[in-house]
Amino acid sequence: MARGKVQMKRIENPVHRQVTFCKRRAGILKKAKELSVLCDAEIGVFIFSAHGKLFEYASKGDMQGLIDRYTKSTTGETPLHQETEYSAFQKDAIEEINMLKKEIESLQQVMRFMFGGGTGTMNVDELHVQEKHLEALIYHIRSTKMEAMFQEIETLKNKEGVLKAANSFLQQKMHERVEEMAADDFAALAASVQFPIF
Amino acid sequence: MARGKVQMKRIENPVHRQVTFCKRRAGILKKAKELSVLCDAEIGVFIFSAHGKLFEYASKGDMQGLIDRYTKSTTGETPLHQETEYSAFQKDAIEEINMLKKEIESLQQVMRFMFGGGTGTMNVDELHVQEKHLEALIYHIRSTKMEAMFQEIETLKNKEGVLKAANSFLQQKMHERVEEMAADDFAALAASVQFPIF
DNA sequence: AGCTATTCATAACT
DNA sequence: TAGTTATGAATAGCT
Repeated sequence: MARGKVQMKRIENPVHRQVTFCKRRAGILKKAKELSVLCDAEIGVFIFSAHGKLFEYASKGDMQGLIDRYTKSTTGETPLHQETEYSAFQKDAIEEINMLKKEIESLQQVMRFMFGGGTGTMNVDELHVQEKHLEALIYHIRSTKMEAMFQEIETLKNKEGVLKAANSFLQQKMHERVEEMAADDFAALAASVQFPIF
Repeated sequence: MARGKVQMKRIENPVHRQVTFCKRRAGILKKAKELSVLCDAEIGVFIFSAHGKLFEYASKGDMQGLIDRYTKSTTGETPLHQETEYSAFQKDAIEEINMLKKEIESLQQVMRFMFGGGTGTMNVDELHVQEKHLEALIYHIRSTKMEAMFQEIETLKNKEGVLKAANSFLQQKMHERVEEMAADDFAALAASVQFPIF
């Protein structure tokens, strides 16, 4: 959310991952509390870190009571929910499956084009579809490239700033040193003079 | 959070409360998912609205498993629900997702081989190469399309020629027939005339 | 841990 | 109920 969009995938750097975990964990627990207060709802949250440590929030400080209510609510008497609406997990699953299918389809299109006898067996309409598909791909690639270039430019700007600062520091030092040396030389010159020069 | 700081107390207006509940609930569930993905953590969230409706998120679609883990980690006892059981839908979904992911991976391998670079974590140079590849592909596709269109035009011209020939043949025939019929009619007319009409 | 520059979430409004 | 916008919050990348 800040200083760069984050990719929705596991953070590979363990240090970054740990820091992000701490920050976001605090954020979620805070928001859980706010929801329960503002909206008069009951909410239970429990989080296991990758290393197995538990963090939790329960709106009335009674996680077990919430779990009991949850269990009753799911096992007891709400088969209607199953019919009318998907659970969060199911929604995610359906969404993910559709996304993956689309991805496969687009990959396969390119594959077919590359391997399927090239363009020999395609008619004008099919070729036109392929062309549009590739145009979309190129558009995607270009925007990704622009993004990457922008990031690279930002990095370079930062480096430039650091170098400029270092540079002016060195120049200052050098200037001081030169003056110092000039003063020394003048003293030496004065000492070497045996008579008034004016 | 927006257009005015919010007081951390129950929202009295029921409509505002309901709207805020919906929005913040969605926000928390989204953030829970992000935490689990980004930080490789497991998280379970369940929310009961003031009216008792349940909303939930479980990082692996398995709330019962998380509850068991929670119970175990807080009491050290063996929970009631020992066996974690996925629903048929969840089994299918997980299986399908894994299959699709494998398929994508294999397709991407081929793509990487063909293009000499993945699509995920490319830097500017790699993206540039990809872009050039695709531009070449599009160029090829376009020329093939032009060729195909040219061929199609030729075919259509031929068809046109054939049809024109057929047409003029038919016109000729029709003309002859008309003349023939006219002659017949004239003969019939002549035969039907019992006396000189002039 | 603490500090910003950014992105994100969302309260009020339409 | 859903969509828009101005603004407050959360937080990624640094130090």
